[in-house]
This record gives sequence, structure tokens and C-alpha cells, in this order.
Amino acid sequence: MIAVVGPTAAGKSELSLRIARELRGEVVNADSMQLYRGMDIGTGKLTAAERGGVPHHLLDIWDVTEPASVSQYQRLARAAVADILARGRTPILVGGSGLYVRAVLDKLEFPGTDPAVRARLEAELADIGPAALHARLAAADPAAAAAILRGNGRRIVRALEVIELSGRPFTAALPEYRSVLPSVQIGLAVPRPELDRRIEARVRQMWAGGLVDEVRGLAGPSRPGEAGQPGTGLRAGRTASRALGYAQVLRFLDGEWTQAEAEQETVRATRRFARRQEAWFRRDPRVRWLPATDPVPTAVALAAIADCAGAAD
RNA sequence: GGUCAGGUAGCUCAGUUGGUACGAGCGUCCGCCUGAAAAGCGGAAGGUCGGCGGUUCGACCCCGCCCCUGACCA
Repeated sequence: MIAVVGPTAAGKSELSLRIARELRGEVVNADSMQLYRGMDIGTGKLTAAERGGVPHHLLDIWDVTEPASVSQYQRLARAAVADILARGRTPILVGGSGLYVRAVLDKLEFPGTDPAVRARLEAELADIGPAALHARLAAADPAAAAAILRGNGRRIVRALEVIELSGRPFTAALPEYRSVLPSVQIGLAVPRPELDRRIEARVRQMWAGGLVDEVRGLAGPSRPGEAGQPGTGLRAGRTASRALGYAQVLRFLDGEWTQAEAEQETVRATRRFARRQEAWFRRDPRVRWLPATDPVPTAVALAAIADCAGAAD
């Protein structure tokens, strides 16, 4: 299979469409936020028309109120890939969510989770603070404690949860990159200044293109502070409400920020995100990087794919 | 022309009764990342403290002049 990765605004979607047409491929989404129904403008989701007949899988599978789950995504995405392969077509995994890409491509297994245990640990975190929990983790699983920074409450909680549920240490170290099936990863590289420009332009386009209305619609009628009925829509979503653009529009709607501030914040946050994406993919030695020229020549991409395919692991 | 306030990290600003700038936030760069990952966490690099001269053992903090910015008065 083929994967197209890279930072936001690099042109992954556009390139994947052309590759799909050339190779009789079908796209499998690996963008954590495009998994949400109704989150279209802000996630840069291609419209049905833009997809131009190329089948897309794993878009719009979750309601904005549902928390995301890499594990569930992994199951569904792998099933989609298997199905595509079974039909003799080429799966093209496209997205900028590093963990999600690896969940599909690599030998990754996620230990279980339990809402009750999770809730209890999170309450403790809020109560006792990350340092205390980290100390407990150190006693239970020294290796995990060493790998997780003492300030990272989120990961400490998860580690403790896994230990409690499995009765075994939380194996935090995921060293080698082992693919479960032959694959080629194409990364789109954009020079920083250019990337920053693209991001700003993209964000402005989203705001001009109706992002505020989209968020308003997803947020539903209830507003915090207003008569009861706490979050029925986007605000109730632990994951979706934090998405780039959406979180900022929400704060604008709440009067916390002016529209201009929210927009600027979105640009800033997106740039930070793009750097994290680059860092994530950069360390994967299997990624074959191509300069993300405005349109990446289809021939160049295909040549890179063919070149890598021979040595695919 | 005069008065007052201010000129300290790329930006916004703290700070020192004169003794190596404890700076902070943001930005930048880098790293981490196993069921929230567009999230979460961490590290680093950046300053001749506006310029010149003076006082002093020693000045970013005192004095003088100059330059710049803002407000106000004429």
C-alpha cells in the first residue's frame, strides 16, 4: 500500500487523488479530525465533488460528541485496507496524524481502556497533581516512569490505567518501525517560510469560507452559561472540541476572543501543529520525502513510489 | 520650543537602594509521543540593558549631552 504523509497544507489530498487515478487506488483517511461527521471546512476535507469519483474510506465515522479512539480507528482502517486489497485495488493512506498512520501501517497494539478506571485516575490527577501520580508510576513501572516526563499528566494516567487493567508494565518504548504489510510512505516537504504562508492562507480561506457557521451548527443551540442543557454538540466532544480552528471559533462564539484574535490564534496553533507533524514523520526513516512543489508532478510521485516499492519492507 | 513617561531577548514587558541580567509570556529551534494525538509533555538558543562621555574600585541602574518613541503643554 501507499501512504502520503506530511504537515498540514502540504498538498497531501490533491496528490493522493492523482496517485489514485493512476494506480486504481482508493483513499483511506488517516486524519484524526476528518473522522468526524460535520467537521468539513476546518479539517480541509475534500467534498464529494472534489473527490471526483475516487473512493474515500473512513471519513465521517464519528459524531463530534464521541471521543476519538486510535484503537477503533485502527480496526476499521485495517479492515478497509484489507477490503481494498481484496478487490485488487491499491489502498492509499492519506493524513497527517502520525499515530493514526502508524496504527495502520505498523505492528502496534493498544492495550485496553476502561472508562471508570480512567475517570478515577483523571480525578486523582486533578486532585493530587502529576508529580504525585508520576511517583506512583515510578514505583509500579520504573521503565515507564523514566520514559514519561513528570509533568505529563495525560500520559501518566494512561500508563497507570494500562498497568491496572493488564497487571503488567506499560511498555512505553516503541523502538523499531515494523510494517505489517508492504508499504511505501511518501512525505511532502515544504520549506518553513512557504509552509507558514500556506497555513495562513488556508486558515483565512476557512474563516472566509464559513468555518464560523459550521462550528455554530455543530455546537448546537446551547451555550455555556445559558439555561442548563450542558453540551449536546461539539462542546461535549472531548476530542472534536479541541480541533484546530474549532476550539478557537468556540472561544470566539463565547466572546472570549474577537474574531480576528481567534483567527490569528488558529494560524499560530496550526503552525505549531505542523512543526509537530514534521517532527513525527521526520524520525521515521522509511518516509521518502518529495518537495511539495505547488503541484507535485504526478510522474515524480509515481517514480518515487516505484523506486521504493522494490525495497518495500 | 517646553514638560512628563519611556527606550532591557525577534515581539510585549518585568527587574536591580550601583557589584557578574534569576527574568516572564509569546515567537524561533529541537526532542518526546501506544485507546483524547489538530491532543499532551519537555529542552535549547537568543540581550554590548538606546548612543557618547563622566563620577566610581566597579554602572543596566548616579550625572551630563545626544538620538528615538509616545502623551501632554504651548
